[in-house]
Amino acid sequence: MYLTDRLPRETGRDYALRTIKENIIRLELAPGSMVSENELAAALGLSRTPVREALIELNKVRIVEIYPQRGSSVALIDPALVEEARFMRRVMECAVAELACTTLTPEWLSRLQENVRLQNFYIQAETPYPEMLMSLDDQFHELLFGAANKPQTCQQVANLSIHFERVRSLALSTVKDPQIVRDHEALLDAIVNRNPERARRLMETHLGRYAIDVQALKEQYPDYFKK
Amino acid sequence: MYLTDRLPRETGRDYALRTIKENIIRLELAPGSMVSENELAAALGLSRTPVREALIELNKVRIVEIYPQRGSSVALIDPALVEEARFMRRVMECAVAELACTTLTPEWLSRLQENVRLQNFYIQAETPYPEMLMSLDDQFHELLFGAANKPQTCQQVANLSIHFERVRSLALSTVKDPQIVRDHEALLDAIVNRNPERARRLMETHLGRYAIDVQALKEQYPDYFKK
DNA sequence: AGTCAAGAACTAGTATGGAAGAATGCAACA
DNA sequence: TGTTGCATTCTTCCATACTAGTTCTTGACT
Repeated sequence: MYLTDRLPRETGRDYALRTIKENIIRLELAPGSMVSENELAAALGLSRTPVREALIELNKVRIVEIYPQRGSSVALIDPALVEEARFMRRVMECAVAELACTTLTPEWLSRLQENVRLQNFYIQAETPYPEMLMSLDDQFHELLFGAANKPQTCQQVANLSIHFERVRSLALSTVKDPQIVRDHEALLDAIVNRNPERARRLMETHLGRYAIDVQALKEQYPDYFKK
Repeated sequence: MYLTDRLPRETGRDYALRTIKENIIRLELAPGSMVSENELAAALGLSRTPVREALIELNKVRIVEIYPQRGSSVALIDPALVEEARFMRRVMECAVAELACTTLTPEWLSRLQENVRLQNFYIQAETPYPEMLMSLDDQFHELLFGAANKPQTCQQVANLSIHFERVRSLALSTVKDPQIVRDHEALLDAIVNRNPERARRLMETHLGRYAIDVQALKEQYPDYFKK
């Protein structure tokens, strides 16, 4: 397992959740593999309680399966759930892009602009940091939810997104396409100009760029998939 | 606290979650009031562990606040969160109504028809059971998510809905309007006839009927509200 | 050899005790 | 009177022990 240091002030439960989630996305904990509270607790240097609480939370979004008195496993990749995560994200983000046209405040605008500025910096850097761009990309979308005053909605969407992120990781798709940054700029422009129709349309085409051929992955890694 | 029997095969954690949630919605656990693992555990006849796990889950959707080493409280009513729950529900349900026009199968159709049939029965009964109608209403919307093959999305929407349900409870709004059943019938008709635009429009106006004047409630019960 | 039952070895669910941190009250002191 | 410091008493967080249920092994018997 990939292990990182426990952050200051981070509870054991949050540390366990963050680490387990990360390892599931990276496929370090393989789809379908059994995990036990005991093993994870030992690996993380914690007791079963915080680990168990983390597993319960992951079970809520069907990324971990718990069979009482039998064991727990990392869920196999379920194409229906991956599609559902995509669906929910697309629907909510388009609605938020529209809404942001009427709710955007100068403070949120400046945060979004700063984010885009950084994206441009890292895309032009000689040594590109793909994980940095990825993180900025996530941040941009989160900022939009913030600008629309819908942070909890963002959280609920993110809950399901793990299914999509895992598949993205399996496809080794690192997003360093400069077009994505152009998309963000155009989107922000539409929002600043209070053009909801255009914002929605841009978001729709933008999200289309993250498309992944799940069926092809299923043929390549059949053991990782459901059914 | 309102207590019901523990269901067969229900774990202590699920029982605690169900009961605490129910009591928060009914305002039996008042907004802003302190709750402690110990008190709840004693009231429910459980140990602190399952109660704690239930509180953690409720904290994830901001209906319970946990202050480490200080205590936990039922969150005050936050109009922004109530609005957010409404927003998320409206956006997702409209999208699902549209989608169901292309995904509806005969099995789901018959379930929906049976549901509407029961609604008509209970609305015409001499002794109306408001909680039964409410439950059937919830079921109808859940069935739509099922018909669109988006059950997890339904779950995520439901997570936030507790904020709205609590306010509805505070407003004492029992939904026994026959118009709602008519709405469901019209909506189902639009879906059966594969008319996504009409389905979306009907869902939009239908959800409008659940509107509640949160501001008025805030003036009537200022202690229950944030700020 | 094949079958079945008993028990060993796992699992998650629950109970409980203690540790760490935060609030409160009170006493000591300026 | 106002302030500081400490002890008390809360709380959640975590570790650990125990319970109960499942699976797998093992060995006796047919």
